[in-house]
Amino acid sequence: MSIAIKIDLNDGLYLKEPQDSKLGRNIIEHSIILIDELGFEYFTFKKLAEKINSTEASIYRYFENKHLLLLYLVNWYCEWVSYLISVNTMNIKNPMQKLQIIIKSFVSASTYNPGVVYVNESKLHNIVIFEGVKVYHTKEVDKENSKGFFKSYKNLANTVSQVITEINPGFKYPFSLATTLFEMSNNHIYFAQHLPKLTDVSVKENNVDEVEKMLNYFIEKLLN
Amino acid sequence: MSIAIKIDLNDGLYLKEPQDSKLGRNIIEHSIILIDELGFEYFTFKKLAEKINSTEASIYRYFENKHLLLLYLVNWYCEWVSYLISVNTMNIKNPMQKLQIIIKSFVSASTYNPGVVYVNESKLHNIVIFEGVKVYHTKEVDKENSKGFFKSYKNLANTVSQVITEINPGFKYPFSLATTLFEMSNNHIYFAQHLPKLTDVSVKENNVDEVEKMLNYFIEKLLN
DNA sequence: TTTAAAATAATAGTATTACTATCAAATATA
DNA sequence: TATATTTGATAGTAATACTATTATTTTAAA
Repeated sequence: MSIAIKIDLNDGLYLKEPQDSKLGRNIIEHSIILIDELGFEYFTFKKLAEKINSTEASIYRYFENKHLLLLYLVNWYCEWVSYLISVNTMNIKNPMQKLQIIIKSFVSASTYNPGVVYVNESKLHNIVIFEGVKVYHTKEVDKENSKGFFKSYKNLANTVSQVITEINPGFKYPFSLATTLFEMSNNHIYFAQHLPKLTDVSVKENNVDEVEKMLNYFIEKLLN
Repeated sequence: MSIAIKIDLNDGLYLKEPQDSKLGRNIIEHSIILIDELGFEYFTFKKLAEKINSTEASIYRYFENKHLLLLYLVNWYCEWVSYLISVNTMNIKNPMQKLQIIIKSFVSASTYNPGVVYVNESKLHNIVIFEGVKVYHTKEVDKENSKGFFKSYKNLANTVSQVITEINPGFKYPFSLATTLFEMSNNHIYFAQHLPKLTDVSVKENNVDEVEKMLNYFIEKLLN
């Protein structure tokens, strides 16, 4: 017996469901590897096609363009983090403890046990850290938002905001804090690695403990 | 008598000082207008050249590429905000009050009196909100950082961190909080306008009071 | 097992982008 | 006025971001 996890994503993000075919899964698998390696700007469908011994035209049958592929991957990441949070907070009563687990998931979801065989979650997290903000900083944001292309991030923010409200029902900015925690996680991991003067934490050999500690300190102060 | 303000920026950002010639100032002025209008992805030197009745080749004599032009503009913005902060906090003793002025500068530097005639600071702030994060999320970040291309942002962060430490010498994350305040300002203005489910504040007709209030609430909780 | 349908590969082609190079004309400076 | 510098005009190139067509292979249905 085998269990195949399928991630449910807005079907406007792709032209043809990539999880359902070998080529589609290849696109997901190797786009993650290649975007991580080259950076999004230097990543092209042509290079990806060469890597997986396919053609540009074939990849275009799955994704309209590389921007939507990146958006697909970011949504995938959010869904996966949401899933991990729901599993890991399942039997936890204390909401502050729940939020601490959420923070752990934000900074190091990648070190949990992997979900889908052809997805390298650690590289996927790197992509989100490196390129994530680019998906919603475009002129198409409103059109894409109206099609539900940011649904996974919004759901995640909503989940986290509920925990925040559980901790402190009087706290006025649960959604803002939820997204701030997510963005701060990624941002400060990035700063620590590339612009250390912009943060107080350091990340050595992918050890993100200091980032986690900082975020816990912040929520402690803000919510108590 | 006339006073011409000149903004001091790292000279590696450009090939030829744009503030010193009519064409250079035209490039600055209209690149701000055009990036704001088209978005950075759709902005090209060719379109800019047409707009100012010049040529692509001439623009390339000032900036190596559009990425470095954007970086130049973001640095400009940081320098300008730093200048405003120093002017507006000059005679203020109370550090908490200083930080509140800093927050006001972050959310609405554009509504202060303008600095340079050919720069529309309001549009420049829009560009920073919309495109700012893209300048340091690239594969070249380390190389560019070593050349000092992020100096203006670091200086700003440093200034703010000192005020934070003045308020609460025991606070462990003054740099992180400084950058978080800057990023949150821009982020939540953006969210309010484009992805309202990701924040609790709203921005109507460029009124950013709610964002300012939220940030003040955060620092109050974090630093007292 | 055959047959039809669907998916993929191979190839070609286009408009645009992101540049670089050359030379002539205009402008500033000495 | 002579000279250096800047700008404009024009051309050209490699790469990107696609689209289109047809051939081949794979898969699914009859």
